Amino acid sequence: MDDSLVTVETGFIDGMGQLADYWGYNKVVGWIYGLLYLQDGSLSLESVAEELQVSKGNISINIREAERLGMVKKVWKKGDRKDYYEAEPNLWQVIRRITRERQKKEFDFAMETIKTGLDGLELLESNTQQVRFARKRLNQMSSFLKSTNTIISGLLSLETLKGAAVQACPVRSRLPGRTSD
Amino acid sequence: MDDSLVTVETGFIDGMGQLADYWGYNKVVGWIYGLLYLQDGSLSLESVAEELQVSKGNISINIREAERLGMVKKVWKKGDRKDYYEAEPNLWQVIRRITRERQKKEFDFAMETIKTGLDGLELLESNTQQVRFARKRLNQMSSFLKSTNTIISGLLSLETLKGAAVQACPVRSRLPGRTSD
DNA sequence: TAGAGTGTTTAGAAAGTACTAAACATTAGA
DNA sequence: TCTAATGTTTAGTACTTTCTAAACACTCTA
Repeated sequence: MDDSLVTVETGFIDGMGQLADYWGYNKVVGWIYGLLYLQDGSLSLESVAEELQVSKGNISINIREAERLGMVKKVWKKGDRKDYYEAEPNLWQVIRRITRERQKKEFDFAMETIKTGLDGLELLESNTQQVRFARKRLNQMSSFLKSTNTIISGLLSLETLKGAAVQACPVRSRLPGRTSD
Repeated sequence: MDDSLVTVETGFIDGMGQLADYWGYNKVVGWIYGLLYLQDGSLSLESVAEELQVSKGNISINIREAERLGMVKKVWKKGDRKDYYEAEPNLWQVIRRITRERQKKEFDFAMETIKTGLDGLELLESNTQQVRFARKRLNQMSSFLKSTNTIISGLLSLETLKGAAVQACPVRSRLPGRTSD
């Protein structure tokens, strides 16, 4: 194996680790993806551990997470008991799945929080300025969340990014007969 | 102060903490925003610390972060030496600023990583299948990042979410004469 | 210029997270 | 059924982050 190629790969793998960390995942998830993304074919769990110089147990846990996130998939070779993994090469699929999961979790959680709050406010016998203000704010947040959720779901429903001319949308919205939400 | 209102507020504040944590920020940043978002007016740093039952030092650090993120702003009262803070009520402004910062950081970093990689590959005298494959993958990721960056920048350039009919875009992309990127 | 009021910084404790080595479980084949 | 190959789980350690209390710095006014 060419030494300089390894240097390049290492830099890239490291970068993927940084991004994973930035998104709140374990850096090893990023390393695994980076390593496999550059691989024309699959690698066994053990090779991944060796290449990344990380314990087998650590890879076992993080490769499962990567699989769960749709970043890698398991493949088998006939007559070989090892598990092999390869990267999902379609980056839009990867981002889409991760973002979808996050979006759903966060949106549902936030809406639940707001609903609980509004219900609590309804039950109060007092109707002070304070209470009315809180109600107003919760309603504002609720409708904001609904709008963003619609937009993000729309984006995430695209099969590919081709033609997703989001930049054009604001223009479209200013056309006669289509001016507001 | 109504006890039940406090209960409702506490639930909401807690929820904001969870969301902040989920986005990779300190939960106290979320608490501060939640508290101020429900406040019709401003609160001093010290009141914030008391309400949230968190040390003054902790609030000092996290309220500065919230300010940096555009979630709260400092206001002053004549003849009062305290700093007062109020929440930015426009949620789109908040999200936009936070997302913009993250997007820029991540995009620049990823592009830099890829560029370094491609430059490194250029310098190799060998031109094996491995090297060609790595080059191909780095180029794929590069163009993917450019596309997403365009889309996200487009979204973030909107002053308001009104009319951002992103859901309509895929339809638009299937119109005759506008079928591919 | 002493003292009170206010926000910031810091040292160290506490809490939380991630990692490894080793034990464990499962399967396949001898 | 024994052994080797493989992946998973776990106990304990190391590392990282977060938090508080206290020291500090600044500013205003008496």
